[in-house]
Amino acid sequence: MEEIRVGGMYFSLDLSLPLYEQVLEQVRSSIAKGEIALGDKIPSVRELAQALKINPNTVMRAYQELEREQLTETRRGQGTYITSDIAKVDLIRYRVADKAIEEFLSKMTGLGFETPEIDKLLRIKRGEAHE
Amino acid sequence: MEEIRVGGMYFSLDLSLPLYEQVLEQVRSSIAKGEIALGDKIPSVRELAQALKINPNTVMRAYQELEREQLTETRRGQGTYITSDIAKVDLIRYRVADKAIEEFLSKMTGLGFETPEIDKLLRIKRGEAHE
DNA sequence: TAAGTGTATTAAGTGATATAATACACTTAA
DNA sequence: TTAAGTGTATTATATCACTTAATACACTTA
Repeated sequence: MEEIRVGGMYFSLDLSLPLYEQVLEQVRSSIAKGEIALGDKIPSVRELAQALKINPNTVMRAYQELEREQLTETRRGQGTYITSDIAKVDLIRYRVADKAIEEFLSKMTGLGFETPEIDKLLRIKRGEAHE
Repeated sequence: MEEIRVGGMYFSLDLSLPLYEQVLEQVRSSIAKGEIALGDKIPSVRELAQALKINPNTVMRAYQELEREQLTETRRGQGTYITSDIAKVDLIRYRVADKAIEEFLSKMTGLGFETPEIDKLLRIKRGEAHE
C-alpha cells in the first residue's frame, strides 16, 4: 500500500472504503495526533487531488465534512486551514472516540462477550501479560 | 425500530447497513450468544424473507455466508441448521472478536489515544446507563 | 492581470444492493 | 405417486453511493 506525503501529512488509500472517507479520516487523524499544527494550512483541493491521483470533487467532499466538524476553516481564495481552537479539536476527538467505543462494545456484546473477557482480550491483543 | 421474532430469533432491520449484512450479523449473534441451540433449525429462506418483508435472494446471501463460516449446515430439501460443533462456533466468535478489537484499537490510536486513556474511556462508558 | 484558492453544476459510468419472476433438484409427508 | 416445502440458480431490472470529468464562477494574492 503506497504511502504518499502531502503537506506534512501521510496518505495511504485503498479500495476497502470510499476514497473521501479515507481522506477525511487521515486528515482528522493527523490533526488529532498533532502531526500537523493548529492553524496550519492544508493542501489545496487541487493539489491533494493531483498528489493522490483522485478527483478534486472527492477531495472536496472530505474537506467539506472537515469544515462541518469545525476542524478546519476555509478562506475563499486563500485555502483551507486547521482550526486554531484546540477545544474544537478535543471535542471532535472525544466525540469520534465515544462513537468508536459504543460500536465496539455493542459488537462484543452481540458476540456474547462481557466486560471481564473483553478486557482480557484487549490485554492479550496488546501483548500484555494477563491476570 | 421494529423488532420481529422469527424461529426463536429477533430481527431488527434499518437502512444503515446492507440488509443481508444485518440478517447475517443478527443470526451470528444469536448463535454466539447461545440464544438459539446448537443443531437447531433456523427459518427457511422463504419464511424469513416473508417475515422480514425482504427478498428471498437477500436472505439467501446471508445464509450462504453463514455456511461459508461453517456456522450452519444446509440439507437440501430439509432446511438450514445451526452447526452442532461448538468448536466451530467458538472459533468464529473469537475470530470476529479479534477483528473488532483490532479495528477498535487502530481507530483509537488513529485519534491519538493510548492504552491508559482508552481503558479509562471504556470504564467511563460502562459506568453510564446506555441502552 | 494572472495564478491559485474554494465552490457549484451537470453529466456520465461503475459497482453494490435489492427486488422480481422463474426454474430445478431434493426431502418429507400425505 | 403426489404435493408441499426445502435450498439453489439464473436472468432481468432498478436504485443508490461513489467517482470521475469538464466547466464555470467568485474570491485573494502577488
